Amino acid sequence: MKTKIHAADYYRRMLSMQPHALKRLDAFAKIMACNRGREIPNNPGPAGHWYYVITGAVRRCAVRSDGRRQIVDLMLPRDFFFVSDSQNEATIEAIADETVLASYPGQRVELVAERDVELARELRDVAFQSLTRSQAQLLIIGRLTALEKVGSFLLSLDGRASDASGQVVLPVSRYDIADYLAVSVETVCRALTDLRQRGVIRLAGKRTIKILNRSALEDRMSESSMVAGV
Amino acid sequence: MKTKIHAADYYRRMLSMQPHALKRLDAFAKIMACNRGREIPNNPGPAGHWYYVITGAVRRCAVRSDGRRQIVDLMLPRDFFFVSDSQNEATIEAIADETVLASYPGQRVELVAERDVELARELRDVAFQSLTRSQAQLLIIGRLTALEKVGSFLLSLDGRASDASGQVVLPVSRYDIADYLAVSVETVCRALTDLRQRGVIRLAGKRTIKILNRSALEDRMSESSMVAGV
DNA sequence: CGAAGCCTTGATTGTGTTCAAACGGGGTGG
DNA sequence: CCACCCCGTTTGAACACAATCAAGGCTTCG
Repeated sequence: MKTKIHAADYYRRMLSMQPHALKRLDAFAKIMACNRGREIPNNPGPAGHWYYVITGAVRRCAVRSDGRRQIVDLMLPRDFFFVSDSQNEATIEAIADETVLASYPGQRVELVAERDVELARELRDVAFQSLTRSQAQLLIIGRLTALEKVGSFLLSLDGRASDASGQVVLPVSRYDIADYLAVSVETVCRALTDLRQRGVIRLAGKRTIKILNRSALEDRMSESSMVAGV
Repeated sequence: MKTKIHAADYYRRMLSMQPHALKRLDAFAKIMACNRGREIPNNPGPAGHWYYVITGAVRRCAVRSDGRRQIVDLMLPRDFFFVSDSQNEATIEAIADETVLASYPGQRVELVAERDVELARELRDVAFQSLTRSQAQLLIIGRLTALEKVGSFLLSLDGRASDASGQVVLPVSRYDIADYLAVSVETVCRALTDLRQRGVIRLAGKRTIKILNRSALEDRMSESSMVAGV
């Protein structure tokens, strides 16, 4: 939290990374810096609210009265998402320190979209891509083994959250991974240990992972079909 | 398949049941009658394709190379859905005989939406409602027990697929229910048997179910908290 | 230094899968 | 007409995977 003004200006420059017509919204973007655990309000008025992730990570979490919970979406840098009060059973929360968002009031977005055909289409595309991702997640959660779930999670982060040296930096805790994949924390740990012992991945610190054998992750992993290197 | 012409005219009249601005699309609706198992093509061109379910049931199914599959969406009468080639790993298929759809080419839908602000907003709403449903399903599949899954499925059908006497008519086979809830067929059967023996539901035929104790379905069902009434 | 989170590993338990078998209805062909 | 088969459904028995319970290590922060 050094200099709030400077930080906002710095991140505002990163808005231009947005695709195509969506950058036309930047004129009225508001920059939000969030600490870990900071909740994003989900009663944003009738027209909802749009967000764009600049750095950090955000989760959308569905919670039941008995405490069981499920992360239904995980937003990383360069992701757009929409919040409306029709999903009021979900909570939205920053889960990494230094999370920075751009925020766009739904009312104004709709106004611009009425005049801008291309923007309207891209907003629709964002919605359908979110839907496609969510449906892919249904297959993962419903039909994969715990080991495969963790494997597919690592693969999905590769490219979305990997550093220059090709290492995946987990933006979230084991607990969040567990809640995202619908398994227990212990199972996530055991899966990572298993993959490490098989030589499929290497752990450089608890949150940094190097994928050594990509095809082993992509194929079905139930078999002991791979040779443990080292 | 009696008189194809008459049937099309009959169903065309049901289009006016659509909500609000969406009915403005009816001018170029094409009526499709599908047998069970009939596949809806999912390579509909760049602008995708919109459908509206008039009668019957349609599933969107994600399949893996090893045969595991997951129904990621279940469309019933009065549901809108959108097909684009970005979801080409999914197959879309009628799963009830006498399934009738209205079909709208995406290209023309977009053209109308460019001029009609209200329609554009409703199309976006359809997308977001689909997303919300899909995310609710993630919680169900990931965190509920088999018994709770079947219970929530029956509740979701109550109102969407119930007849005049308040009985739920299952539009799909046990296999489809299993694929939708990410459990095995046997588990679906056992859950239904369990609910029947507890007096929560009554089966009038294999596909017709009367909910006797609604609150027992809504509450958590792990407990034996209910009295079995005959 | 203690407390609180997060991560890891082991032992035990339990829920749901898998395998197996049998029933019923609807269609087809002998 | 009956035999037959296919499909959907149901139930039982054995097994397996992941959850739960328990405990210990590690880091960070007050």
